[in-house]
Amino acid sequence: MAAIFALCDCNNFYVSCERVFNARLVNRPVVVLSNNDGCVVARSNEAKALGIKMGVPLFQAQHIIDAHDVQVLSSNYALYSDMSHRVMSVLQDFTPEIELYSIDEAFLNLEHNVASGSLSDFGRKIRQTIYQWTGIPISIGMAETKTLAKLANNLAKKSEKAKGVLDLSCSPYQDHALECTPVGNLWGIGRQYAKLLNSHGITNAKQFRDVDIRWARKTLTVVGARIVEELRGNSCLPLESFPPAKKSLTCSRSFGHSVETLSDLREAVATFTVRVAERLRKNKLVAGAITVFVATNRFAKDAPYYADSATIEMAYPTDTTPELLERSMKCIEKLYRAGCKFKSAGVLLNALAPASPMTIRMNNDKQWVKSRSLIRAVDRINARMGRDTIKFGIVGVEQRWKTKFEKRSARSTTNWNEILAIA
DNA sequence: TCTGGGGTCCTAGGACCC
DNA sequence: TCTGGGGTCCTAGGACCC
Repeated sequence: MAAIFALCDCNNFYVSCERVFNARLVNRPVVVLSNNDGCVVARSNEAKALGIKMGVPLFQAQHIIDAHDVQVLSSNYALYSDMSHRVMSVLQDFTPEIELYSIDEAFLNLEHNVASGSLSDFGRKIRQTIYQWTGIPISIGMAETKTLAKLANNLAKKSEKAKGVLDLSCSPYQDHALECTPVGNLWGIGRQYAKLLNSHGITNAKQFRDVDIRWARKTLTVVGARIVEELRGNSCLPLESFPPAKKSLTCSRSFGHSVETLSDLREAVATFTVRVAERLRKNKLVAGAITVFVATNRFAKDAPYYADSATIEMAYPTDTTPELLERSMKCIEKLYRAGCKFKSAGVLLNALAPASPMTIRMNNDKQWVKSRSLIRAVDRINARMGRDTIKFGIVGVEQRWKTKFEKRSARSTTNWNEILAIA
């Protein structure tokens, strides 16, 4: 028997997380903003119904928000990632054959769990359990391939009848489901591909499924050909239970205010370097190259757009913050331009490798051994006493560049001082 | 005034080698 | 007149995802 994929997707995830801890948000239009309170990245169904589009800049949606008293929140990633862990761990109780695909989605293989025919019932049980144990509503789509499961999930969300669970495997309704799905809604078909397909008269998923596979390959590369195969029920994308090794790590931010001095820019880039280095060590990796990038506001009309990057390859891969800081500070000296109003910057680590003894330099390098054990001690203290209990002077105190989060809710599940209190 | 962040994969084309 | 050819590696750019 072949795999049966189930895609479990949390509904309006960030909004749903906020609602668990704030009943006033229930049954009202709610949006959650991106970093820097820039764009709308999550919407409740009520907000969607008002016509607020995904990814729209806040100021462009402001008139709708004012007119309908839409509740607006900054992102609270500490809360969302903790709620994500809770949802995923409940899912893992149902089957070990699970791929954690994103913060709010997981693929399951139910081939060994259920006799087909009772798949929907099993799905409902999962859905009900998740809701009861975490407060998060989810939708589940099932089918023979990941692409079809995604499609089923979309329909499960929209259909009144499905009540959040739709099994399209061996279903006589598959043709109809594909016909109802605009080709641009398919997993892997974005704006450009949709435009291209539309220009060839292909507007729905069924038409795309039935194209000549060689044409798909030629026009949309192997990516397109794979989607066609998946729509035909031939699985090309296996369940990935073990996350593949990371190839790069980035920490970047846009600034709350534009930055014009080298010293402010250095503080920002130093901060990003410290953060990304922490994640590097957490992943037990070392980096062989570091890239720093900066940019001015690309929307500004009164000043030219400037964006550039600088890379340093290291003779010895490293995971210690001081060594990475030394390089990123060199890069930023090169990139800085007086008179530019910088709006964003970032640090990217590349050429990652496992931090095994073989790759971490000779153990007889005394200086290296010492600095590694020092930074590990710092990590342990910060893990126990709170982030930045010990920090590097170079990151500064004022941090005038700081990203905005003006409407952030409490970190109700990860910080004792912000735990929900019932008055 | 105000426009996110963190990733991956694929291909074309140039450099280089024999 | 006729100006090799095939392989590999690297990178930039473009597409996609959530």
